[in-house]
Amino acid sequence: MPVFWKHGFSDTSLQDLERATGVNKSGLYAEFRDKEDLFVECLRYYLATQEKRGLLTQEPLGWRNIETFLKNGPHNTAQQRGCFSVSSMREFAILPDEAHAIVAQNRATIKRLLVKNIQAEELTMDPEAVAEMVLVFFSGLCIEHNLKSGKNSSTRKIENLMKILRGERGVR
Amino acid sequence: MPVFWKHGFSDTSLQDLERATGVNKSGLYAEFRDKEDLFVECLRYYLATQEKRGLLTQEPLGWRNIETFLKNGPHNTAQQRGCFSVSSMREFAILPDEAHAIVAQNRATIKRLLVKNIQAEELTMDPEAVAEMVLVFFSGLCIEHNLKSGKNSSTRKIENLMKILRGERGVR
DNA sequence: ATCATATGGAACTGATCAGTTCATAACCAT
DNA sequence: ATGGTTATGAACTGATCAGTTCCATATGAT
Repeated sequence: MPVFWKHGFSDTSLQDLERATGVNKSGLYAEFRDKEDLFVECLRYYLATQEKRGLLTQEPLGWRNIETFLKNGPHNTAQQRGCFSVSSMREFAILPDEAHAIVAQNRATIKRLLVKNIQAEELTMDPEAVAEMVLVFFSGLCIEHNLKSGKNSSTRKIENLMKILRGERGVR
Repeated sequence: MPVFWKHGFSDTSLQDLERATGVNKSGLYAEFRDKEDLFVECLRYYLATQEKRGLLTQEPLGWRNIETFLKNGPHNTAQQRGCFSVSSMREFAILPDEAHAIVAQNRATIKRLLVKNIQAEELTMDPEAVAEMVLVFFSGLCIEHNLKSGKNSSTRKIENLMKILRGERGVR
């Protein structure tokens, strides 16, 4: 998964995957139909492990969960930057439909969780609308993790967004 | 450029580029050092043409320009989805440093233009902070253009963001 | 200890990759 | 027309690609 994550589908060779897994081609092809299948299963695994982190289900629901989601959702190691799912979106043109379906379904789940957390706060805005915006913001943060802009930059942006969402006007 | 845009660097072959340009390999290599160089020049060309659209320099400066930037910046044809520059960010790990520098510089320019437009409005918030948020939002919109979520979805998100930015509370 | 069954590595397939070479063909000013 | 330049086409590198085959080596049960 980290190899696909960093290099993308096309730039990852079976040789790379052998090295990364320590499993020979024979073993890989015994377990997975082909390279596409292997990628899709990585995507599934990634989303399953992310879901287990439960960033958006901590009680009490509310802004705090959303801030944690934005701050700790995207990864920032040398091998894994941003979100594997968001990165995969850039490759949809060359990925099987299955990948598209998996990502779309996961995004729907996240949006539902976001809505719940927003509803927990008392808000005049439509929770659906806010959830959609937060998700766009999350996608943007993830893809921008590929820049060398440092972590401070990212947290500053998140905190400014949260100030607005929390209704505190006057960011400066 | 459209081929690189849609398929990414690694999944684009010289044969694809011959077909798309109508120029033979000999001609391509006479003009460009290698595939990386060709990609970088595509990126340069893309950003130059985008700059010429002047989405953020129409007078009078203000929210209207920013809304237009968010709505018309990302492309939405079969071959070209989102923004070539944002899509390229996902591939930084396998792209030459030059690509990174070009994108970083262009983003700095856009941020500067965003700040100018925000300053034109009277705002209690820090224009820099708002500009950064708008840019993250733009990146998110671009990468999400790879989803099949339709144009309505995108414009709705933009309009909700603009409502918040314009200070109209109560989106619903 | 023996045999059947998994699991492993290594060699091989044909296709495609980026990049080079070179001979031919088009072109253009004189 | 002619000579010099430039662009083009096609063949050719050596490497790498995804995927397959096959044999040797473990492994496990009896």
